[in-house]
Amino acid sequence: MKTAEKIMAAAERRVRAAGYNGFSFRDLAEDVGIKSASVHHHFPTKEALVAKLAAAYTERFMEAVAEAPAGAARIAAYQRAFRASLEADRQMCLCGMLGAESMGLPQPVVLETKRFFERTIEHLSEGLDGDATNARAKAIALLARLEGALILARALGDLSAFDTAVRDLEKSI
Amino acid sequence: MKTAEKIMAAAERRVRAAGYNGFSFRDLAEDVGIKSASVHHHFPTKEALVAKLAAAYTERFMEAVAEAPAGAARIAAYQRAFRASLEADRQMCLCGMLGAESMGLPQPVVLETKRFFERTIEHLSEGLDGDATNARAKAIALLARLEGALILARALGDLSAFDTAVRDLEKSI
DNA sequence: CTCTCCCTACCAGGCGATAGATAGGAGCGA
DNA sequence: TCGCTCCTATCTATCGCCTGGTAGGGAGAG
Repeated sequence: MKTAEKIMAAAERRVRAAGYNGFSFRDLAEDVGIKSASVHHHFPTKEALVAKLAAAYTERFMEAVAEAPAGAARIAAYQRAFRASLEADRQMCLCGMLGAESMGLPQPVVLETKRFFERTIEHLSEGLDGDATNARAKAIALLARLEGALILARALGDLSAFDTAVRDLEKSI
Repeated sequence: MKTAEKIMAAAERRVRAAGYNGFSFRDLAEDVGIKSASVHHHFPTKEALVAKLAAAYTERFMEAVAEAPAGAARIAAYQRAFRASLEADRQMCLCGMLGAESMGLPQPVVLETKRFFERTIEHLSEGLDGDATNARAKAIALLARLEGALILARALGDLSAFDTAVRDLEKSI
């Protein structure tokens, strides 16, 4: 794995654990095994790094759910994608974390975060019944519940709370 | 208003906007109009301040929903309480924010955050139909959707997304 | 005389970011 | 093939600023 990729992976893990202000370039350097000046060589500024991180996360997320057929299967695919966050070290959704913090973040990061939700809302609503407006509303409600489920599971320190929070997710719309 | 209360109010606003690591004692001092050493006089450490903040928030929140009768009215009371966050300067629920960040927070803060969700889950589930286990599951799902709705509204920069996300909240259980 | 509250003046350490040096290759002309 | 240049990645060393937190003093109130 290239150094830049290692830095991205370390940064993603740290943002998802503790947020934008919860890590430093020195933390990343230590994770990767280089010095902080070398991290700046690959990513000049923190805001550029995290904005890139959010964009890459969005691409990866969309790929993970792209092939899910319309209907309940697509909802299930989203549920699985969110649950995977928890399984890997009790992490938040990257953009859920950034969305919560968004009022204290640099604009490029806010913009990428917004794009994540716009894209997921659009893709998820395409797989739902009803007219476009109604399907969009359902998609927003589903995503809200999934993001919130991650928060509750983390706050309660109980991963099963995620499953409880999204029980019968596909029937709730 | 006493100085200590002003500090608490300023801290709450800042945590809800940008999270635990998104503000400093000097920020609070400037908000209140004193020096940072004076903030330390009232609240010796940051973790103690935020832990107290979370406890006070929980009390205030519980009071706001305490009188709601069981059934749909109680769900509506929770919805109103969460919506009030957004109306006041697009803020997160304090404990939703702390819950998201919880993996990077000092233990006393994590503990108070957990208590908020335990208490709201218990109180909300008391007002729902079904046996205790089922009512608890419903309460967790409702709170998840409310917390997530705040995140989406902030990330999208569109307050109406909150209302969309919680549309027919009482019918969804 | 003491207690409360706020002040000035600090401290050690962490922050994002920069400057400049060094080592190792890759490409290329003679 | 030798020697030169350029590029990339990393280093050491440092910058100015901010961080949470502390020490000690002064002013006013009971």
